Amino acid sequence: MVHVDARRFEERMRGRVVRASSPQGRFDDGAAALDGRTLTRTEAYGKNLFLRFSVPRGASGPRAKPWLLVHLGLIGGWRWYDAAARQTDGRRLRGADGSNRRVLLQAGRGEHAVSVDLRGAITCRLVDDGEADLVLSRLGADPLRADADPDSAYATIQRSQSALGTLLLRQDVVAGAGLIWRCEAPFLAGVAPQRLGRDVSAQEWSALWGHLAGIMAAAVDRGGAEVTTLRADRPPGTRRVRREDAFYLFRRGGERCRVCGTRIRSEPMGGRTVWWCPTCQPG
DNA sequence: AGCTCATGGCGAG
DNA sequence: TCGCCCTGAGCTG
Repeated sequence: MVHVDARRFEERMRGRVVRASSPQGRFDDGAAALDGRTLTRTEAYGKNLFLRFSVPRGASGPRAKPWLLVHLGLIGGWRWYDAAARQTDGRRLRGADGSNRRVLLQAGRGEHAVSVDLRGAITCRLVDDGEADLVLSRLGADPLRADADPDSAYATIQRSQSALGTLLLRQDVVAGAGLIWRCEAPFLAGVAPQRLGRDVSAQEWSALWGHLAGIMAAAVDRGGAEVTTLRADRPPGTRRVRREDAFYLFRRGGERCRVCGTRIRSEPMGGRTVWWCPTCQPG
């Protein structure tokens, strides 16, 4: 969850001088350009993480680029270490030298040290303000951001002949929603994912947006460790739900709907599976 | 040790 | 629409 990562960077590294290295050798130039600069700002937009670093006076080239832009893709992830945990965890690395680390960022020394590895990301690059704006301009409304504009997303949806389930995955419509949310939010709103965008009413969109924002925010509040929509009202810190109990629909094809008992159906939509309950989501 | 799949997205066809 | 990329976990033997 990118917003969880942003929060961690905000808490643990913002305002600190960062040492950057590229153990994997695939981000050598970027790491060299970042090394010694201060993390000044962290922003998450949809699935993109923007980390802003100070720009040294008179810098040019990559050292003049203020943003590190990261997209984790399907399998990428950040791994955090404090001063104590860092050594022990190192043994679990596939390469003894940490060869699967795209970039290693460290701040502080001794007991105040904090480190983080990036692995498997599909995007990890330095960008200037113009490039950052370009990326932002192609993103739709992010339900996790207070400055999001759900009306702009609805304007696109209302004009579209695509299925709602397809539209919800389009990052230029709703930024940050993935396969889980495009199933669970329509279920909670009682709208079938097959409904065409232009047939979704303003009231239905309002409900959908509210559910998206609610279940995604609940997942962030749980630190992303327990992505769940079911029982999203449970206070943080309570016992982790079993994976098979975590969702209303996601990956539960053929099982019974928790609300009405109807068999959950699934089908490919936009190249990926969508699940729905034909009773709770008629049409 | 080897296989498969995973909350994504891209480019080729 | 499909194949492919990135890495790790959870199986299988």
